[in-house]
Amino acid sequence: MKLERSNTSEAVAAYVLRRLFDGDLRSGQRLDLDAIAEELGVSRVPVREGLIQLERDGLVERAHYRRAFVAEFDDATVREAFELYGMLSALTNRRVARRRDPAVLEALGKLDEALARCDGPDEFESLAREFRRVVNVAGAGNHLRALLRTFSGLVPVAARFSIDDALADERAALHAEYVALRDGDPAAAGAAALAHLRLTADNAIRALRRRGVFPPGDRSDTDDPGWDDAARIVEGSET
Amino acid sequence: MKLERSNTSEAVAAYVLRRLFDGDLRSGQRLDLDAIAEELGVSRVPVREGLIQLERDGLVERAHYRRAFVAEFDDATVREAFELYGMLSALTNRRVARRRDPAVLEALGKLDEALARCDGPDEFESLAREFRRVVNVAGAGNHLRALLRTFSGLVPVAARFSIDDALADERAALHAEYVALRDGDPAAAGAAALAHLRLTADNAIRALRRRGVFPPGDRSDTDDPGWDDAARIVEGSET
DNA sequence: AGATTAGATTTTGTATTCAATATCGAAACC
DNA sequence: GGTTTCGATATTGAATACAAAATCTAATCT
Repeated sequence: MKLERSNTSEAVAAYVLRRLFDGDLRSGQRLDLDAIAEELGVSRVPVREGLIQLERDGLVERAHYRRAFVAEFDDATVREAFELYGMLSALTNRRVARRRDPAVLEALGKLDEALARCDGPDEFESLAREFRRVVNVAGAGNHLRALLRTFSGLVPVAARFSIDDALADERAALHAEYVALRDGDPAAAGAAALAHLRLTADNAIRALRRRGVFPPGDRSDTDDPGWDDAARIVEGSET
Repeated sequence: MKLERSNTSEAVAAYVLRRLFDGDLRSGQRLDLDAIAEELGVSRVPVREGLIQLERDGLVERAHYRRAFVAEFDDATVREAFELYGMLSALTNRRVARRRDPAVLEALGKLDEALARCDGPDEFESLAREFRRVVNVAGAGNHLRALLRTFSGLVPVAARFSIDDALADERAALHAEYVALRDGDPAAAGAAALAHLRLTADNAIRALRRRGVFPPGDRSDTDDPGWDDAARIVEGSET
């Protein structure tokens, strides 16, 4: 197994995550430290640290001197992740829209333009991530950034499925976010983030079902009350 | 230095956090791995892993092959942490209130009773943490629990200051949460969580200022728009 | 004098080794 | 026959040792 040789522990986390999305690893399955270490040709220390990261991301269960297991990973779990990520993104969007920082808006404008022109999922994904990064740096403090980082493994990987399946919808949703931010409308910017992530979640979960990643009996509906809770962020009048 | 000998890395994280709240460590200050390791009489591996955890919590800045530093830590940062924690707690409260699980409500009822009777900050703190734990287990999925865990270091330590300073207010705020949960009123339960954490944040920040933990010029006001953003979760009609 | 770069030093990351704990299986007991 | 306890095995956690990278210092050049 070839391996990115900087930040081994993150590479390990990415590797395990990929196998999760490939359907190789199922909920409750045990994670053999030594096996992973050997598969990747690294020591056990970075493997452990990678699993610690995944534990913090809610994807792995660990206990002192006990084996590590894959945490619950079904469509409801993925949906919850996107609900939370959408809620937090709505927060950052609100702040950025309220601040109206010209430098930030100009940077976002350039990205929006590039996103409109760009072709191909690779380029789109790269630009979209940069867009979100700029917004987060501008609108999130240390702790909010830390929370968002919790999803830095899962969300991009899942979002890629949505990009591959529905590039046009993704483009429109992201553009809507930009417009709201440019107009300095916090409520609209928050709502746009939530709508975008909800779209992404639906597409991603559909794709993952097709791939057989989720256990068969799993079929939680697309309109669970979690989204309504999250929507409270963007409802109500201006602050 | 004496040290709890299970989960060394967590003990390290707790130790660094304590020194942060004691004012020994300031923003931007470098964290010497070897020094900490020697102070605690442990190796460098668990120290590094402890700092990795604090990095994930937004309290430490780290980069590949670069020294570790204390992240920004001022009253605005602490307030943001409580805003986010309050928002997430509001989410769990909403869910628990909607579910109306009799077993959960009974457990919470017992805790509420004990909280009404109990005397002394130690006992109150213990019961209050248990109360929150029960709610989180009942109302949060893997990812929401992971996000809440992000604050498992900072929030309890800071909250303790509020308990010491204003036990009566804390008791009232927590009881209000219980009442809303028992009545199955999601909106009220969410609002109560937010109000509670806002109270806690104000008290804690006041105490930390007294202790001289924050840099001197630091004086962000108590009514920043972040709370309003968070409040959007709990406003609006029932789902 | 100030900037630049090459070497020495420090510091971090990873591998290896050793210790601590849990898991698994078989024998003993009820 | 089923359950419990004790020992062997497996597996994780931490300490030590080694390698890789950055920082610091000082000498060199402009």
